[in-house]
Parts: sequence; C-alpha cells; structure tokens
Amino acid sequence: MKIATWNVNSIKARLPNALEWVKAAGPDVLCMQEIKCVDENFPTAAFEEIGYHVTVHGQKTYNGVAILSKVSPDDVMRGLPGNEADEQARYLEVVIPAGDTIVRVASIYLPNGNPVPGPKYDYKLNWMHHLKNRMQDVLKLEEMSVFSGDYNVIPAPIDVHNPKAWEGDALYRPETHAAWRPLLHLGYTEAFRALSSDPEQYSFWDYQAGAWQRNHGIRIDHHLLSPQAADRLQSCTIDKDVRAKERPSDHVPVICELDI
DNA sequence: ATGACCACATCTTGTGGA
Repeated sequence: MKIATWNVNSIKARLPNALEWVKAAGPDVLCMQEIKCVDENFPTAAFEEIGYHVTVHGQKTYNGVAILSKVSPDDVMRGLPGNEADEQARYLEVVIPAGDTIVRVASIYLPNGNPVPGPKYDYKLNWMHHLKNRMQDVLKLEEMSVFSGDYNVIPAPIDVHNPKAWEGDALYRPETHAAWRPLLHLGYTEAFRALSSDPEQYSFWDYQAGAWQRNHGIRIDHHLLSPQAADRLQSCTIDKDVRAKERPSDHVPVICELDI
C-alpha cells in the first residue's frame, strides 16, 4: 500500500499538477494539505473520475486538508478530539479497509507558528499537544496507523540546507523539537529517516531566492508510523521532480510504501 | 551585498505562508 502526503498550496491552483501526479504515481492513499477551499469547492468529481474516493475537511482561503483513497473509508474524523474550539481545518483521520485488515490514516497540517514569540507560536505548541494526545490514544488501538502531513517541523540539522539561518524559527526552535520528540517517544517511527541517513533530502523549497535551483530546502513533510505500520515499512521516497513542473507547489509529495 | 514568490480576497494592496 502506497500512502502519500502532499501540501498542494491550493488545490484550485494545483489541479492540473495534482491530477497528473496522482494518475502517474497511483497512490492508494493521498493526504493533502493547504487545499484552501471549503468542502463544496473541492474538485471531487475530477478525482472520482480517476478512481478515487474523496474525503474533505475544508476551510475558506486558508488551511484545509483532504484524503484521497482508492477504497472508500470506513470511518471519518474531522478535527482533533479535545480541540473542538479550533476554527482551523488542519486534521482529518480516516480508516482505510485493506483486505482483512485496516489502516488508520491521518492528514495533518500542523501550524507554522511564526512569528516567535506570539500567539501563533503558542497556538502551534498547543496544537502539537492535542496531536500528541490523539496519537497516544490511537497507539492503544494497536492498529497500523500512519500520521502523514506537513508538520512544519525540521527534525534535525541534516534536514535543512543552512541550519544557522533557521535558529529561532518556529520550525526549528528548541521548544518545537521538544514538542516533536514526544511524538516519536510514544513509539512512532518517522518513515523517511528510519530508512535513509542521506543529507540534502528536502520536501519544501521556498518560491523565493532561487531556493529550488540552489537546493536550499527543508524537510518538513513526514509520515509517523505506529509500530504495527513501521513493521511493514518498505520504502519512503520524496518525489522532488514535482517541484520542477510548471506552476508547482512549494512542497513535493512524500510517499511511504507498506507491505500490506 | 542584496534581493529575489505565490495564492487569495473582491483587491491594484494586504495577509499569510515557511
């Protein structure tokens, strides 16, 4: 089973690119972030035509997450439990039937958090706390589960072109890492780094300053796997060629393959 | 050395992204 995550930076702006990529890559599940539209405006029919079920948790102008899946999800949850007051659409969880088993998949758009200090950073850390609670509860189910998305966390110096330049940034500060590590300590495996120690592997390049051409990127799009899923992990790849397309998103798809 | 982009809203400019 191939599970992909991709921050598309507006599904309306990215529709031709997204359709082309989904057709070519054929993921079983695609977690999207920053769709930037309400549920009714998501181009559902276009993806149904190429064989996908579409589940959306949208929002006008900002944020918004969706999950495409080749099979119809059994169960859907919008928003993080215990965080019902959150106005921002950043979390969508589904249960995907897979033969005689299931895989739980969440699409995550974790807040950016800049500038620091300030309410946006407080919101980020609070959101990460709610995410940890959910991941802890899901772990108890002892299922294959995959939390995929734009975490807005650069895990380590190897994951950024110029670590010095990011010191103090909400994606890289000590408090952010202190909120990220507990997700792993619960027992989750970050798929890409579990399989590769290669440097200069990024999932985001800024539109500005020729960041793509110079490979000045950061790795912030991740898959966190429960032990049951991690035991089946076959590969995790970054589809960086997508960044060189016409009118690209600033993020590229990251795909993990599970032996299911 | 410096600066460099893109998407959205109902707008020719401000906000947000990372």
